[in-house]
Amino acid sequence: MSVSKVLHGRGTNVRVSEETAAVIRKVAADLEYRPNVLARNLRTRKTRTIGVVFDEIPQFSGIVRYFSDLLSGVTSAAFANNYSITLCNSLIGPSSQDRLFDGRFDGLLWVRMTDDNTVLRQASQARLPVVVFNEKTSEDPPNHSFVSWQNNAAAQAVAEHLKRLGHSRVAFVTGERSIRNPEATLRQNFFVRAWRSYGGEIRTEDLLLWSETAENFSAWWQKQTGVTALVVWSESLAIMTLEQARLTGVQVPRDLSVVGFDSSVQCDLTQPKLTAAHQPIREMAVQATNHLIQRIESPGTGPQHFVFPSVLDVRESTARPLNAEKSL
Amino acid sequence: MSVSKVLHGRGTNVRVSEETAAVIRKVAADLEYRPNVLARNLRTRKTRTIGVVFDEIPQFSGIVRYFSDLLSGVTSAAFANNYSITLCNSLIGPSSQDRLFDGRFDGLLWVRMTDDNTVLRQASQARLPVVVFNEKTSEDPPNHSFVSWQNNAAAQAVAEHLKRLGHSRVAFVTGERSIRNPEATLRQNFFVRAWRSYGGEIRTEDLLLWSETAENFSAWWQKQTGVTALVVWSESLAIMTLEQARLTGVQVPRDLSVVGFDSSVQCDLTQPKLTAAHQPIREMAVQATNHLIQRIESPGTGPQHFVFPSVLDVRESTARPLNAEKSL
DNA sequence: CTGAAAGCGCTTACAG
DNA sequence: CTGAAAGCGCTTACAG
Repeated sequence: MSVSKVLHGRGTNVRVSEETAAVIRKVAADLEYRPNVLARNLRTRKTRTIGVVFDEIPQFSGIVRYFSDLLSGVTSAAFANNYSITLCNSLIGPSSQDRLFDGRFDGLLWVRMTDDNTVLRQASQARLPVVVFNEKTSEDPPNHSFVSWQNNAAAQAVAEHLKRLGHSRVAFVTGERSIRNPEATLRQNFFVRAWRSYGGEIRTEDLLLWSETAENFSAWWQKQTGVTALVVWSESLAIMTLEQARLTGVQVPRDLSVVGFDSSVQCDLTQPKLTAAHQPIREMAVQATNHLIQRIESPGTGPQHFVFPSVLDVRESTARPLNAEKSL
Repeated sequence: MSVSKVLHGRGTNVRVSEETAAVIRKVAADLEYRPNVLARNLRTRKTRTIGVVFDEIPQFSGIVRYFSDLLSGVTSAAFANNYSITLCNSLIGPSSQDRLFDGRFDGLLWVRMTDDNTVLRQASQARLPVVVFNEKTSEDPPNHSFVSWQNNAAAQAVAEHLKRLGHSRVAFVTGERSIRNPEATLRQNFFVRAWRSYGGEIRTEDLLLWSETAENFSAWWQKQTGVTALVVWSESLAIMTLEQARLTGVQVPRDLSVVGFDSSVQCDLTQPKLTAAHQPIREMAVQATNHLIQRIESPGTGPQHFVFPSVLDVRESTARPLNAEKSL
């Protein structure tokens, strides 16, 4: 009926007299009438809801800050456009995958942390716009959008920084729980390539895989010789590494330099402050969300790939190695 | 039709032959049939979705850890029961308040951070079960459940700890952005009472209100005399205070003791490690969510008030004051 | 310009 | 035991 038209002000052409409209509005207010959103959604086939899919909801404190920055960006962009955000876990039971495609979402924001992209492929068959928050790999379906970061440039900046300081042999640390995150692999590969291109040395035995608490540090330090800098794949693991170094009595950066990725305000609270490559996660999340909304509302909009710039924040955890030769 | 019955296994009484059922299932699988959840929700008047309402989505890093622990608990409890979680902001525009009550949620989990409870009262008129994550105050509507924490016992433990160490005059710090959080006020009041009951001194001028970065520390330190310990209302503000103390050249705990609330793993990463009262946020969130689901599914269940115990984690940021008299 | 009617896709009470 | 039909509460195309 025309009640609908009045209440939602679809009055491009006035179809009810102003008096009638006023009456309708008054009655609606008196009854505290609220349109049922379920009925509307069913009718319009839209929900104004975005599913944010995590491969894992952070249980360990490491990715908490990443997760929060991301969510902060997503929610503010979504709310500004009157969209709601529903949190999903891609791994809960087989039926729950269907729950991603049963009409409840207008689009998905996929926070990828593993290389298993079976569900992601399902998503590309459902006609749902998807934005993936991760690097695009060759095995990803073509109709998704991607928001990523200059991992290569960041790895090069780290390599150059260490080389300038006079380091010659370094190690790269990945977290056990991140081993299947394409971004972790990429960073390692990019860094190794960059480091060697600068004439640096990195041995296979120095590609380390540590638990998320970095408790392996002490044992590693006992038996290692010749490595003067540690490049750690993420900020959180780097922070844990600093802590373990302190417990072990290793002075950073005098005895060992440490660099991380994903630099954030947390890096200013460690001691020494952590040198790290900065990833603007919140801005990336805002961009991803806005782009997703655009794809939802203008179905013509094709998939896109956004790559955000990296900046190396040099703080206190890197220095010349003890027996440094002349730098480059 | 009976397709519905077959697919959802509502087969208490067999209403279709097994063969027919098999055919139905096969066809459904072939067509990749997925029941539309919007239609089902409309029909059943249930959404299996919980709205998690924040007065503010954390933009400043302070409450990020709190927020993440909470969300981790909420999501795991909700997912385990096949519920979805939608994030909401209570403050976005007037219309968005209606969006909380327009049928999209089966229940609300209200993370309160302010004493403005107008929307909370609205919620009590809508017939929606609500669980509030905060202290219950006398002005709160009676039909909500509450999940809170022994703020009083925690305040007393902090007071006793400081008194035992030999402190006699202390200050209490609240964050500017938390001034309207009932929990912040309560902690201050409880602490002041406990401290005085132990014979300690706390002056009105020593009830401090600092920005969330604790940058006020330095100015305060210049002109203050006689305060030997700082009780900080939250963990995050306490961590910032430690950092500012370090920048100012104040040695904690030699020159000044610092205690916080909401102790978490973060307290082990500061230097010195932060003494703080522990609040089991994740467990509280799990409890709150399970209780909410119970109220949703058994409408007879009345509102309840859960109070979680507090434990004081004594770490390194508290010590005897320099000119300590004999302790109690 | 307006109002009555169709239909979104389910579930379930009901008639056969 | 089964199938056809009503109805959840909206929005919008359509007839008057």
